[in-house]
Amino acid sequence: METTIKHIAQITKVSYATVSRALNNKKGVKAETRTLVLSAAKKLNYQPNAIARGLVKKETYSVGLVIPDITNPFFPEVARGIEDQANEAGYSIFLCNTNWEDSREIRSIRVLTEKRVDGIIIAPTASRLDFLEEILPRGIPVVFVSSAAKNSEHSSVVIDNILGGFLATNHLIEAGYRDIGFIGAPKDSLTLDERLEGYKMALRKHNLIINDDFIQLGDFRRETGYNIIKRMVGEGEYPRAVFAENDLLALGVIQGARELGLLVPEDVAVVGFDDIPFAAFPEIQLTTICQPKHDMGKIAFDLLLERMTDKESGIRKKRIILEPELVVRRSSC
Amino acid sequence: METTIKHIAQITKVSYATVSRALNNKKGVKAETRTLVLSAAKKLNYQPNAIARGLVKKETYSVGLVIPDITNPFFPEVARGIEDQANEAGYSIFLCNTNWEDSREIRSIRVLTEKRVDGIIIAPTASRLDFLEEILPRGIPVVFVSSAAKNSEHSSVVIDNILGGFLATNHLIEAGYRDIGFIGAPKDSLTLDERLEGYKMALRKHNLIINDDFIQLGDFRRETGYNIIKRMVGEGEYPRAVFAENDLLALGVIQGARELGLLVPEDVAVVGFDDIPFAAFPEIQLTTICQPKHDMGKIAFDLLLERMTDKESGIRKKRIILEPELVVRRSSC
DNA sequence: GTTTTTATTGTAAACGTTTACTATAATATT
DNA sequence: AATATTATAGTAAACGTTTACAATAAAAAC
Repeated sequence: METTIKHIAQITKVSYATVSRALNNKKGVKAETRTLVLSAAKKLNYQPNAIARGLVKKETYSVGLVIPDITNPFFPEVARGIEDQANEAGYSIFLCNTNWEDSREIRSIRVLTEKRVDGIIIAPTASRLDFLEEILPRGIPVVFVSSAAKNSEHSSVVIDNILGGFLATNHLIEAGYRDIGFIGAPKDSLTLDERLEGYKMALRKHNLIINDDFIQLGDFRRETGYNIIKRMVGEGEYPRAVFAENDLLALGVIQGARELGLLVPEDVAVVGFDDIPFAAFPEIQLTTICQPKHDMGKIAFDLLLERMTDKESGIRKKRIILEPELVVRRSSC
Repeated sequence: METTIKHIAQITKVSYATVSRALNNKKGVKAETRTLVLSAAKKLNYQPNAIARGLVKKETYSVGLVIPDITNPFFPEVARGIEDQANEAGYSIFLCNTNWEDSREIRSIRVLTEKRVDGIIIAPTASRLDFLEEILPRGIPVVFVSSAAKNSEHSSVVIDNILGGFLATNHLIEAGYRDIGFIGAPKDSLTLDERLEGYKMALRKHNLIINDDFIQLGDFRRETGYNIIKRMVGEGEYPRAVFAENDLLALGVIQGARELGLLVPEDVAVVGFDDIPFAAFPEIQLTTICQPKHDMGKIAFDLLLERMTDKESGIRKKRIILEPELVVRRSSC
């Protein structure tokens, strides 16, 4: 049977209040008895019960991380940043994949609150951000990462998606391309809106027309980029350059184009978004907009920690907007 | 303030035992009062406190997942398999990265047991597997994934690493290569031993000598493969084909070789291990040994669940050994 | 119309901690 | 030497559930 504080009290012949104090290095316990208790604890291989402690202290030192899909190479980097920082501060993280499903996102959040996590970090599934805000239990600290409603009452770390979209598109234009397509993920996505906005800004700045036929939406998977470019080329009219909303899509576009005998970047140039590790590979060399993923994770946890520890004192919510960075590689010049 | 079972009892004027029974759909509560309780619960937006429940029921419906690094593309797939299955069974998972550090591995395990997880899945940091067995708290179900001591008292899902090593090497030999190198990760790693064993088996089978200079160890990072091949080539004598212990290393080897002006596979052929998603990319086309990563995760959780639910009944530990599969792509022919 | 059975509810203890409060012993102050 | 102060230890309540057991009410059996 599991050894508890009471067992220690029994064999050391002190009250279990004293045992608790000794184990937690509280003041007001004689050095002598403390060592007595400590050695008994070690002998009995005592492991404090965090559940019991959590019940009385009302804090669990656990936080939830809700992301669409850890299999998408953007997220492991962010998750790692979060976990590293959490680990340092003594927190554990619950990982929840939503698989881009609203229902699973909602369920994850419910489970996390039932488990009384001290806070939640969410990389929201694209759609229904407003709805998400509604479902979120009040009182528990929440931080959004990667995408967040502007008017949210919660802290967030995001990248300047408009600027990112602009940088990508502007780069293509300055490299001499005129017919530039946009391939992105589902409607109602906030990042979509913003990156698309940046794309349009760049076109407008250079007095290029916006061709809606060249704006194609789907999801974030590589296959989707692959299918879309193939369809466009098949239909005869296709853009000479593509800005894809993430690197996976971009890689799909490249693959599709190549299979059709098109050269990248000569026949069609491609720019992605995220700068996942593989984008830098010599065989890939994808031009892309870099997001500081690990930092994003770190910052997200720091914001959460701020909220968690200073719950009462009126720490204002913060919105950290990170700078995107254009990384030019071979897929665009 | 948080609504509890007592508040519901108060406004419905039944005892809180009855409330508990009603909420948990236990038999022996009148339909009438049940709906009364349920509607009160909804009105008060009641969320059961899993911590309190965990304390009395002695189960938390949480499990720990301890892996070296979620950033290594092998692990997200496994993690996803685990989480999908866990999710289905109503469990949440704590994600712990050890960063290949023993100390962090040990700490993770301690924290998890303090949090009274119902079970732990470990993809062990390479070294000191025996030591790990020792540190593991007795009584709590554990499952090893991807690598496990043969004589472990715990269940495990692994791949037949010897066979994998054999398949890879044998393939290179049959493709006509004779000087075949092995690049692997740290000593004391069980997977290393086994894959190396398979490599040697294949060489012996074809009466090729084993050249210890062509067996180089480091870690699992791409840079390492890159550096090792560069050093070998720089020193003049290098293998015409390389079996790398994982895909990341293999990709590093390819990159290093190419930078030195060598053609892959003409001048040096490369085979990896894992079949991470990017290995299949048209630009990469890495020949490799495929591990069924998602399935591995699923099975790992199933084994754990078996252990967790049938704790008393003498469910024997199981060792599931999955079949590796050679996937031939362009890096080797 | 009793007695037996069954359905429903309530009481209280338990899970393993922390902590406010009280009690005692030891030491310092005068 | 009496009093005030401080250091140390103990008692008991609390955290929010579940559940064994007891109690009551209703229904069934006779």
